[in-house]
Amino acid sequence: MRWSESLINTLWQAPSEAEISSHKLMLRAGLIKKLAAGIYVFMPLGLKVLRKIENIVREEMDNSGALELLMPTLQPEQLWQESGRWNTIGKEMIKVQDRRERQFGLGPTHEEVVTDIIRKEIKSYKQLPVTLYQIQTKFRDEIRPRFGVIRAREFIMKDAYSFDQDIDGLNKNYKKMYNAYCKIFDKCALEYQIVEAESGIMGGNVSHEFMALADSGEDTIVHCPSCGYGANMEKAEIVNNEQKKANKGKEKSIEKVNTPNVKTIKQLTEFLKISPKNLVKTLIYKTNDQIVAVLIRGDREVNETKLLKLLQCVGLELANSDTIEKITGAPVGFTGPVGLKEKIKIVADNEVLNMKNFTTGANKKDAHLLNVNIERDFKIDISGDIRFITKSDQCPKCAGHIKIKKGIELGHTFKLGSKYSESMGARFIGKDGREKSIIMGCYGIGVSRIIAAVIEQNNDENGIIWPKSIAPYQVEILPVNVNDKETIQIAEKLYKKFLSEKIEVIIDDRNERPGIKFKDADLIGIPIRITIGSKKAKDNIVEIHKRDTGENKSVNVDDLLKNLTNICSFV
RNA sequence: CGGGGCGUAGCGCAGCUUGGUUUAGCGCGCCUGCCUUGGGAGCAGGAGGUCGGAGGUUCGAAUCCUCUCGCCCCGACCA
Repeated sequence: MRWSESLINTLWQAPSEAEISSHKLMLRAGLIKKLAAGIYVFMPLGLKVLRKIENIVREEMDNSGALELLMPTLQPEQLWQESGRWNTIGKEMIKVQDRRERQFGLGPTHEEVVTDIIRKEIKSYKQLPVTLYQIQTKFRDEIRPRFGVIRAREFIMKDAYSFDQDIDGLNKNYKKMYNAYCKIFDKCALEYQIVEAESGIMGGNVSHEFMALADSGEDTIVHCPSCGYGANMEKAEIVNNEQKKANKGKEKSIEKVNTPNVKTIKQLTEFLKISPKNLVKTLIYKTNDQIVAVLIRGDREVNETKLLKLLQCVGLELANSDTIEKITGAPVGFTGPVGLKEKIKIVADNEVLNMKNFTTGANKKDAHLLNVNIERDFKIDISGDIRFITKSDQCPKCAGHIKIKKGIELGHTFKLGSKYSESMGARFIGKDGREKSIIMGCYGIGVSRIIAAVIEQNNDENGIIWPKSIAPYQVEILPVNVNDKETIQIAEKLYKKFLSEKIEVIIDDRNERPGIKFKDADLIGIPIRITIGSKKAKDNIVEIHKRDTGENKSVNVDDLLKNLTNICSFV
């Protein structure tokens, strides 16, 4: 490729909308252009990278025995009614109508379509197992698109679906995919961590997330260096024994104190000069069918995913102030478990069970209660692990010290079981002649997101540093002065040789000053740069520069031509 | 959706508070010519804007008011 014909337009300054380095660099290097919030054009240079990643994904999927197909983006409402997700998936799915006012969704994922295909195609156990995959555009109307292609509303995803006779088969296929995913992310030179995850709206019980480690990541993960345990924040369990020691001592008598205008935990701890650890906060939550009071230690945060699971309900939100006043008889900020005006279920975090003589709201304006105790003063209806893990908690597996890190979710795998096959009637006749539901797994990779994750992990103040495997070009030829005869002769000779050897090469043939060309080369981050300057060109010498290490080496052109495919060995 | 902020040339911004000397500016980029060629040079000339849009106030609106659209940040949400 000749730069002069490439439509690579770099920017000196990143557009102000970009916050994180990958987004800034993708815009500055001209890989993508924004069309609307969360909707991007892949420019030729960006598309080259995207295709490379797609090919890596495709190769590993094919190696694992999965079959590629292509499903439609436009999906009829009826299918989603069958699975029951037309309503539960909510506003995330972009819904459209055709001219006859029939409803369609733009596919955010393809369980429904693929299950429909399978229930029509698979009749017998002899056709199983089978795994299908596609690399395709997905639409999700994200509440808040962010960070360029990391959280986009239209993006490229690889989604795969496995179909088995039984759980054993699923486990085998799941392992295969898991291994393929590791290979894919290894090839992309990503540093990642695999964590246990919640399966959410997808269903099923076992689920793993593949997280690229990055400070700018939106997800938080827990990792134990001593035993290797990993989980995302929603999932990470808490082994609760920290407070047991503090639990000794007598129950003191309950006491009401005036706390005028003291509403927040912070104000309260300052006012009463107590630690938030001696405080129990009471949050009023609304589910689809009930209102509950949730008790948690003052310095902890409620993990709503865990709470949802414990309550076995759908829909969970903090009650508004009107509801709180109605339930507790006091304004927001003075809620407690003792003397609630209306009788509601009281849910407590495990940690609270071990607390004694703690402080709570009094359900009365400007008042709190000291020395509150469970059983004596109020009863708990349900308890469980409902808080977020913190770095001072122990590893749930080995009780070691855990680390908390930020990550970008690259891939997610699920053991779905029969959730979709049952609701949509995907069955097969087994060897025993009996009809059974097919056992499914599903596996997703955010293909376009990988680009951002790679850049996030591989850049410096000058630009992108592509790993060879996904670099848009392997080599950039940089003739310093295109008006110098010897320079351009050598540059063209090398360029043609690279082309004939099928090594991806770009030549910066623009009649620009050297500074501009060097800056642009650093920005777009091609792994190897061959600089041709007029002085050395006279001696038939060029300079090879590695973008990642910054190493330079002068090489004779003839030696280089003889050994092009080993170009890296020169440095 | 709740809270906050921003829309002025391809990108980054000033002007708005206090309406009129601004024919709407500046830096970068873009075009032409000269000059220059190892890290975003210099000189000279030039193109590019319905100041996000629609109403309104006014003799007069980028500037004030109302509505609207778009974008960004924080939060909640999320495979």
